Amino acid sequence: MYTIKEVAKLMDVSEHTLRFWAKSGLFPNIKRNENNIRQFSEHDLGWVKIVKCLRSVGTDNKSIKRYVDLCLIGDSTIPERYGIIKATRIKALQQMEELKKQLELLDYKENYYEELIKNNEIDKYNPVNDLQTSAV
Amino acid sequence: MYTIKEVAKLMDVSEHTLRFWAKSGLFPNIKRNENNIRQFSEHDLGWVKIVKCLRSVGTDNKSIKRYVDLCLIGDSTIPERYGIIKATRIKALQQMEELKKQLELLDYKENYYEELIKNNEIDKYNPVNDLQTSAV
DNA sequence: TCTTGACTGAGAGCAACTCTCAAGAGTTAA
DNA sequence: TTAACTCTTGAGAGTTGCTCTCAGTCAAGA
Repeated sequence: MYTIKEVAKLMDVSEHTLRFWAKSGLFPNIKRNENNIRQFSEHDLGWVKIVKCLRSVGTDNKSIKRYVDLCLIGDSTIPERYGIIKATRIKALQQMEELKKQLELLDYKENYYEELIKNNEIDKYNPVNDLQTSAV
Repeated sequence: MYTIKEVAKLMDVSEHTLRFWAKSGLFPNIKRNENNIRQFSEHDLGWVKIVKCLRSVGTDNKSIKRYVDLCLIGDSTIPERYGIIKATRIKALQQMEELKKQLELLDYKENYYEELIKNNEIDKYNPVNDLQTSAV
């Protein structure tokens, strides 16, 4: 059993966010102890994991709630759940492509600045510069 | 020269968002025609591209504004700009790793549901089921 | 006993959109 | 030439998903 603080640390999600998710019904039936303190089980960590996964791909909380509710209904909802996961996976792949593209731009910019800085350093310390020529 | 609508289409960013970014000072000096209509140049598209890039990696608008302002100041800010881009690239690489991890979970779930559905289909159409045995 | 350190829910605050709307200008159709 | 239609504009309201603050409860330790 884990407290909300431990779960926050383990799953790298803030306590605030966990409470917000809990309040939004994204974790079904988290147990409380006699002092009303949430006690996350290993099984509950699985819920945190899937919610975090769906969120990180941009699924909105309402859709996550829908998925969770489907899970609770039972086997009859397997086809719909399968569809959700499949669509989410495709979305994740698209995000991967997009991220690759953005990384290319960042690589380009980084190289560009490196060149600028390198040339500037050469200018600074090269005595040729003292001659004030316009040579390249 | 492009209208905001054309830029929205070209860069896959909503007109609303482009106006919001413009109002936030994320594009320097967009020209207007005699009717006060924004006219994005090819050069302006470059700004849209880098702003979109930084946003997509989760940079907040204030930091993007800072980067843009540094660019406008001139060469003296190259080291700081270089640092920003380098840090952003590292952040993007981390996001890539995170996304890969989440994709693994989605792959696992998708396979899991596929198995469930396949078995269910077999159950449905396999006459053995008519015997109502408890055999695996 | 007093303090320290969780944990709680309620609710305010915030970032970044997202949407609605009225106003104004150009374009086309009757 | 007047009406209808389209596009753009800024202002501002609304939404989502946190994020933070705060007052209150409880248990354990000095």
